Amino acid sequence: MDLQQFLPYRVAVLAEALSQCVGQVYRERFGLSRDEWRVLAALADGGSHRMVDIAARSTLEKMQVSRAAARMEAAGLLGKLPDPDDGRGWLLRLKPAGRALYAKLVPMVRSREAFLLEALTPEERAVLDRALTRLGQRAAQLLSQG
Amino acid sequence: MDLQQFLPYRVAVLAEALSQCVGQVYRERFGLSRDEWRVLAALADGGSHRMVDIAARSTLEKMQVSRAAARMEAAGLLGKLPDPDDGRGWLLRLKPAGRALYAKLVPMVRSREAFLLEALTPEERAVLDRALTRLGQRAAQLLSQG
DNA sequence: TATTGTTATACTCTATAACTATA
DNA sequence: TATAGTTATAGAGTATAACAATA
Repeated sequence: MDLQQFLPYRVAVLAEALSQCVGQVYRERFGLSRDEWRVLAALADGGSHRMVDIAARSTLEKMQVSRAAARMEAAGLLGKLPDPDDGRGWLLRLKPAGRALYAKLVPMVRSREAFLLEALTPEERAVLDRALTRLGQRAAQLLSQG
Repeated sequence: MDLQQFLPYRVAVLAEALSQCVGQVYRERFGLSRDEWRVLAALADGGSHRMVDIAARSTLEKMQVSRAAARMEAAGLLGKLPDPDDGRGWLLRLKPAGRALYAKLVPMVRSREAFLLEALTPEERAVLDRALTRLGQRAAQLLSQG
C-alpha cells in the first residue's frame, strides 16, 4: 500500500496545508486561535446565538466555544447577553471591534481561498464540492458503526 | 461569509472525520499513534530506509520519526541498523512482528477507504484525485510566499 | 559549515468528566 | 432527569532549539 495514495492521509496533509494558509492570516496577523476564528465566522451573520448553536455550526465542543468566547469577550470582540428564553444560557454577539476585525480578516482569507480554487475548473469545483459532502456522510456512517 | 462553504474549513472537518475512521483501526484496535502508523506505512515496501527519508514520505518531522521509531523499536516492530553509507544515520526496517501487524492492519483500513470511495463514481474519484494534488500545490505556493 | 538523529523544554490542544444552575 | 455552560485536570501532540556525531 502506498501512503501517498491513501485518501485519509492525502486529505489530512491537504487540510494541514490549507489550515496553515488561513492560519497565516487569522493567527499571525490577527492573533486569533483556530477556535476563536471559527467562533468569529459563526457569528458572521450579525445575529445573537447560543453557544450550543455556535458549537454545532463550527464543529467545536461546547467547552471549546466557552473558552474561545471567554477570551474573545476579554478582548472586547464579543458580548454575552443572558438568553431571554432560557435562564441557563447566553447569547453571543459580535461587538463593533469584532465586526471590524471580521471585516478586515474575511477579504484576506477569501482571497486566499479564491487563489486556491483557481487551480480547478468550475466543473471540477462542483465535483469537489459533492465529493467532500459525500465522503463526510460516509465517514459519519463508518464512525457511528464503529 | 458562510463557514460551512469555506474550503479550508470543509477540508479540515473531513480530514478530522477520516482520521477518526482510520484511527479506530490503528489506534483503538492496534494501539498505534498516528505517527507510528505513518512510519509503519512508510516502511511498507519491506525495505530499509533512513529516518530522513521516512520523514519526507510521511509528512512528519525528523523528531516525530525519531520518537515514533524509538517506541516501535521498543515494541519489537522494527529494528535500527547503522547506515553503511553514513556514519551518522540509521536504517529502519520492519521486523516480522511489524510486518505481521501491517498485514493485519492494512486490509482493515483499505476496506474502510474502499467504503468511503463507494460514495463517488470513478470519474468523480479521478477529479478528486487531481483536485487534492492541485490544491496542495497552490497551498504550498501560498505558504512559501507568506 | 551543514546534516543526521536525539533530547529537552515549553507550549498548545484534546478528552473526560465533575460541577452549577436552570429546564 | 436532562441540558447549558463552566471549570479542572491529565494526557497527547506540537514547536523550537540545543546538542553530539559525522559529513
